[in-house]
Amino acid sequence: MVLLDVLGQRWTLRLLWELSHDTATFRALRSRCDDVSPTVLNQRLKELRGLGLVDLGENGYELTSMGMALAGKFASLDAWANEWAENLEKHDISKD
Amino acid sequence: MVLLDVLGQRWTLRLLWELSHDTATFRALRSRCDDVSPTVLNQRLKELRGLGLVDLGENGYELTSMGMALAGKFASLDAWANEWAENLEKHDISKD
DNA sequence: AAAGTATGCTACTAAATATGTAGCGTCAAT
DNA sequence: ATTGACGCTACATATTTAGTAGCATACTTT
Repeated sequence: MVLLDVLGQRWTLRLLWELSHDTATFRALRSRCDDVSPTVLNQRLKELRGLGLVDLGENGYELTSMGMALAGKFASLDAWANEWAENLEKHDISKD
Repeated sequence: MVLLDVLGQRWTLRLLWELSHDTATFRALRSRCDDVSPTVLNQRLKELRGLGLVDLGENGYELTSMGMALAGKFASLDAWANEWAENLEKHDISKD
């Protein structure tokens, strides 16, 4: 599945996540993402633009309609993740 | 969002994807994932087990109920991804 | 009992990728 | 003309992954 390979890269998922909340300039996006290095940020943005998921508009980077559709899929994931996180704490996982 | 950081690592998403289709032994899982190096495979499996998403049972590695719930979220993503992929071809993206 | 086979997994080096910092070229406002 | 913000590149360093070999355990076959 192609999409998984694309999303399964550092920052890609996070970028979509951030952009789904609000458009942002290159620099703003950086600081929102723990000051990810501009090298990688630009790499990912290129890919995402190439895939028609992200676009660079007047107000900075933004999701395309397709990008929004995809990000929407993760919105439901958000709710689920919160419950999941709670369960994790309760069961007190000791890992690694 | 914690989950995104976990999933946004190489192979993690792919592993969940593969395991959602069928349980697999360590070695089988490797060959299903383009012969990912055992080093990383084990790393990811440790994490996923620590997070209560994956478990090592009699028949090899398998998703827990929570893991399945999560993977289910991506099932709908699959259908979406296929349409998306078609659109990509139609619009003939030239990227990078 | 010995030998074969499959399991999960570790060790170790080379290659790929990300980080971190500096700064360029462009534009708009002061 | 200087200042500030923009998108983005360069490049050395650090981190992560790939790739291969092999160990320890178990179970089967001979």
